[in-house]
Amino acid sequence: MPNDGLVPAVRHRQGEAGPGSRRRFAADEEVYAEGDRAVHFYMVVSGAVRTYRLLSDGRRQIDGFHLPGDIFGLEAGEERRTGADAVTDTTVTAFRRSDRDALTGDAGALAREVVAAMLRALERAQDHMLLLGRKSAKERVASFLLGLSRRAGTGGAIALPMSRTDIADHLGLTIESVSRTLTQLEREGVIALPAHRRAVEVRDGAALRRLDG
Amino acid sequence: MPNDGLVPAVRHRQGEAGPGSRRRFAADEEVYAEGDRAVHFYMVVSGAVRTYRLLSDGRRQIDGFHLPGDIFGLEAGEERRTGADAVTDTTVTAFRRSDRDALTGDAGALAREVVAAMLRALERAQDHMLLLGRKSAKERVASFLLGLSRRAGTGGAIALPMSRTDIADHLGLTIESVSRTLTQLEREGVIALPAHRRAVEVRDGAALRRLDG
DNA sequence: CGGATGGTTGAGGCCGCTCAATATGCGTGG
DNA sequence: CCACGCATATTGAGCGGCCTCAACCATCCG
Repeated sequence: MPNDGLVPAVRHRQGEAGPGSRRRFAADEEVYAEGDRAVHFYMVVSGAVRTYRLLSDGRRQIDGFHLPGDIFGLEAGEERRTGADAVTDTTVTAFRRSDRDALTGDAGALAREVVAAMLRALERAQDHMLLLGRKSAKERVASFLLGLSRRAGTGGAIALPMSRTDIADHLGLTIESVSRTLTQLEREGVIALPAHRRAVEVRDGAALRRLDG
Repeated sequence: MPNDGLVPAVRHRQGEAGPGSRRRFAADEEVYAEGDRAVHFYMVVSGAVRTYRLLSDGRRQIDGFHLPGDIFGLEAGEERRTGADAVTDTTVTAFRRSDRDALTGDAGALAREVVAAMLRALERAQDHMLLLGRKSAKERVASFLLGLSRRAGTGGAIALPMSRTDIADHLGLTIESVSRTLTQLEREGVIALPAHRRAVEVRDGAALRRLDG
């Protein structure tokens, strides 16, 4: 979800004794698990969160990565249908689910933010279904990098807080395919891979966009 | 989206000079196109609607099929990000987008219905991302048939209003793979395929559920 | 009956997966 | 500062599931 100016209102509110409370998570710590009762929903303050679903044999599909400003953890029912972990050390603001329920009826800003967040989550889900259903490995990785660079807004250098395994489980690939695709893009001069492997530098954004379809 | 008792309130309302107006579409007629201005959102009264996105080279990904009771066509922005066509002859109720905007602020039932519809759409999107990212062709077809039978609620015999091409573009497969998988399931005694090919009879629901992961 | 449309079946190829080995980065302790 | 160990990433070889391309079949209509 891009930090596109819709969320700061909420972020601001929570700095002034609003309804949200801060919580902190270490890397790989669980925020909530599939099956938990959904008491809160969250906004990322710093760090990154992954939400995912599992098949009984362990196959994992990461629905999305949530970066600062993003709202996650909204549920239709009482129970968590996804799990959520911190990717790196992460701070979030927790809102009570009942706040949402109470506020959808009033004219408050939070209600509008939440509705907007839902609609944007739906749009991202649609984009991701197109990616998973109809794009090649190279196109998937290119889309992923473009999306990250758009959301991070840090220009050429993109931080990759998540592991190759996380990326693979997001893009519907294996870690080997992710790795191979990245090195291929590097050989083609589209990106550069720093030694520490947890970042990507975009060298040819136009080429990436061309791959995105 | 299952017709799970949340929508009839809206459907009822529109029978009594509510905000909705009826519109009728022939099979394969366009309800709206990608890029259109999003003036309305819709609820299916009868028939079926597909919403989809296209890549520039023509590859299509169908986000979902919308059956009677389902709400579709909600957008975060001004523009349509998906196209929508009638699958068969279809009747819908159209609501003005401004109604939603006006109503999200009041305590009205429509606002709650719309929020509930968004959350359910999000859940279905999550299920579908898991399917597209991590399931085999056989698992995809099994999930699809189970989902349809659950939503149609007609027990053993499931109507398939959509073509093999539509199913393929929904499941991220080709028509050949869909066809082969259906015949394979038939050979295994899990389903039966009537001669007219636009329905499926479930013979072994447990086997289908086992395949669903 | 004949043509059109949609669905099924077959043969072969390719992309991404599996299994396995190697490399690299990083933290820890000598 | 280097040696070592561990976790993570990369690279390679071979395989297989789904795709591609093509022929065949069924159903529906005129």
